Amino acid sequence: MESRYNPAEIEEKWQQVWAEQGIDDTPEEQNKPKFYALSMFPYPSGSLHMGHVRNYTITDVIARVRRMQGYRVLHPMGWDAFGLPAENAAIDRGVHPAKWTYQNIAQMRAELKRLGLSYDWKREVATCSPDYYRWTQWIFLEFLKAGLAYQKEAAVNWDPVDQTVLANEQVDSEGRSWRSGAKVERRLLRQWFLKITDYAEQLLTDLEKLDGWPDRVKLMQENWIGKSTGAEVYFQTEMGDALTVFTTRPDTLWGATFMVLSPEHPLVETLTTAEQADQIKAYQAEAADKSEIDRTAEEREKTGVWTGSYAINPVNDQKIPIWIADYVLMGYGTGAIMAVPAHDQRDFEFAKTFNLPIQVVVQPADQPLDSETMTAAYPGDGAMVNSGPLNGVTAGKGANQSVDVAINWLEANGKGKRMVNYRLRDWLISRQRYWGVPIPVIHCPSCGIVPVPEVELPVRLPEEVDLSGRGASPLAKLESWTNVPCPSCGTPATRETDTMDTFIDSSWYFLRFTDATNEQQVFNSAKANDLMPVDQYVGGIEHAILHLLYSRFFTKFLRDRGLLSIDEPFQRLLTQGMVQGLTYMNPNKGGKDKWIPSNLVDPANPIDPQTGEPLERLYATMSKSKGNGVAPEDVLTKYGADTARMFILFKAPPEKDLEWDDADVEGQFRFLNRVWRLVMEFAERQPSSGTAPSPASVNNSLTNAEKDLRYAIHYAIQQITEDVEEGYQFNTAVSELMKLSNALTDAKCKDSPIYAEGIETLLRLMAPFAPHITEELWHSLARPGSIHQQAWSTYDPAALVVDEISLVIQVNGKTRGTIPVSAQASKAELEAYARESELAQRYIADKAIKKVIVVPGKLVNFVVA
RNA sequence: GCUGCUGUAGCCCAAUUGGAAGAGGUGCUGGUCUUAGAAACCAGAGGUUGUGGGUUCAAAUCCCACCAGCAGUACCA
Repeated sequence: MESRYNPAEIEEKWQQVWAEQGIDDTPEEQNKPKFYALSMFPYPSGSLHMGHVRNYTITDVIARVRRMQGYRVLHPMGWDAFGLPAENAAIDRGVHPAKWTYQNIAQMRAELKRLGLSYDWKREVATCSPDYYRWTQWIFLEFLKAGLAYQKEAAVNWDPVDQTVLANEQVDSEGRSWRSGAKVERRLLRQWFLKITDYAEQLLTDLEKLDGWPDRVKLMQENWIGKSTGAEVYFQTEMGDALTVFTTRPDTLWGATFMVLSPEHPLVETLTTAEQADQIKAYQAEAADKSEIDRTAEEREKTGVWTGSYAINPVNDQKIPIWIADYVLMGYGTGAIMAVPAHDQRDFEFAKTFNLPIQVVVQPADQPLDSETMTAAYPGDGAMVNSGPLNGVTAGKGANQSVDVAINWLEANGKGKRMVNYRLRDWLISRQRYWGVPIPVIHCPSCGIVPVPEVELPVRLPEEVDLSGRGASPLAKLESWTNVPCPSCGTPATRETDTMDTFIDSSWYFLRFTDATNEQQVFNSAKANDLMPVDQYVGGIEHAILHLLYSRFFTKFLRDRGLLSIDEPFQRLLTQGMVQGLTYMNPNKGGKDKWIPSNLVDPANPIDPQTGEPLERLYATMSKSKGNGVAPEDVLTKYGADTARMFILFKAPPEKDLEWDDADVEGQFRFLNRVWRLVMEFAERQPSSGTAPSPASVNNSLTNAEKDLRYAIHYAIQQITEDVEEGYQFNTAVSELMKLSNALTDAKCKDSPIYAEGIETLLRLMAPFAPHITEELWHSLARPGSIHQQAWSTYDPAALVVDEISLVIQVNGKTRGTIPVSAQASKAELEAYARESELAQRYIADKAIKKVIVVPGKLVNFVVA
């Protein structure tokens, strides 16, 4: 045998052949069932990292299996190509964002191709391309038409040094800008929003339809949407101003002894009396200055200031003081609460701190509460007391219980009404940045906001732009671009200079893939309805809320605009775990210095190169700052794509974190070498046409060695098919491939047609995992066509029937040994064999048998005194 | 603090869902081969299934409590 396994040679060869033959293009045959496999598309940051490799390999295996199973598979790839890093590269290095981005795309595309990922490259999209963002703008105009895109004043994160708005995730935990390091200010600015709150209820209830999603992702979305049911209640201030609160416990209204407003509440100024003004102002300033972290710090003492004013409790006309406190958030409910210290822990703490009255209105059955002596709020069940019309009603949220009765009473008396409140806020999509989709509207002094006419789309980003990084939005400074006539009346007007949040771009890309080159429409509805929903979506857990929620929102919106007939975009979701690298830490150092890059450390003697101190070894998510990354390039060069793919699939179940281990990578390379030798040896010996026998012609005529091998083959088919279809247990699937390979190596019947069947089956089952080596070996067997166009193997149940099993003999649950019995033996026969067995006799002797448990195919257990 | 996930051989991980604790890999030890090593092949050792209790004929698996690690979330009225 001459040829050695040389991945570098065969991988490039087959990648070219496949591309020329277009075998990964999405088939058109409508008689085949469709399957849409999708990985979350990457931001083109420069080069692939291992997290990408893992993500795309998982999806690729799924896509390849489905192809072999006869589906017409859509498996596309694209680029989430707008965003800040490109703009920062321009600021720091003077490269135009477009140039930087397209260079990165070219490099990463090449890397993806080296991995042998079976993409339909004809559908590639980049969100920064005018062909794509033209339709992003078109969708925005649909939102505008539907009244779901609007402008309003909002408090945003403002960086006073860089003179720009920052997203929440660009502000660190100390409230500083990630770029300038300046303390971020809250500033009121006029911004664009999408009315996602209109879809809050659907986004919540439709989670039930997503049984292919991990529970924890659904739970996170549920918490994010944050539905609570209750009532709004109309209070009035002593001076007659309306003051509405939201509460989930309107039944405890009679126990409200004060009110609390958020420091930012618009009524605070009106309510503040002259004597309290200084204190209130000081408190407001303090609250404004505090970062979110400070305000929500653990175990914080309650703080607040009395406004000097009172409100009237609408249910009993009691005069109650109005305070402000930062534990009431302007962003939730109405920014004002009624405080019921007896039955709400926060209100209780506040009342205790400021010596405010406590009124019990729910009495538990066993231990009556005393407002004087209670040490914590009582949120539990009981009977209503001191509550006028509610007295005696059972406290609770059920029908005819206190909450329900209270709401009916409020509605009947015009003092409130039933209300559902959501934590979910409308989506702020404005960004004062250059490298994003221009919002396609024009501000006209006489017509107001005028959408750019559809025929004029896309509103292109100007190429000549000053990206020095300081001052206002780069687009706002570009007068030649902003000054345009109003499309409606022709008077001089200005373009909107905000660009869109890049999450908009990724909220519909999966739809564009179904019709990626359409120049007339955002996508053809028939095509989208045919290929959608995505049958399997694979990506990181970090998108559990934002991207997935936004995409669900877009899908529902486009459905309501008549463009789609589906409710949910992603049928099944797999969130893959992180890739962790071997990491060295100096426990004596703090901050970022404690991470010692692995290229500076001798693995045999891990010490700090600067101080000589011993280092701790651990596994942590690969990152630049820890210096623990492994570059996919290096692995591909050393071992090839097939080894990298096999290792990643084998090392851990897909949803769990994966520890990168060079020794295990070697192990996979060894396995591929073993398969290579196994098949090449066979290829040299095989008869000119080594076709496998048909199942009908086998079984009875087989030798024991052949029967055993055939069992191993069909067991592998059964197990691997199960692993790749159901739980995506690729780690165990690979282990089954190894077992089959071992069985073939050990087989005593290498000239039998069963052996040929085994070799072919191994290659077919392994093809989705290691596409290059299996293709090469397939051709070395002189088999026709590409292995990737072969049908997925199906198992013959007859091959899995065994004649004899080992029956476990237990006495009092303890295993005492096994006896061989016929696999077909009945329950009674099994018991009889077991009783007669020497094993049982030895352990039971003359003891009385109290009970016998017989589990067919498994064991017999004697319970003795 | 709350919620969720995880804990099995030195390490990564399996275990037909309650039925003999072990599939696969890695590492380790020994052997074959070799002048020697590497590679390859063969063989072997390695366990209180995080801890304690409970249910059961039988528990890694189900229930309760606790411990450890990871993740999410945090005054949401």
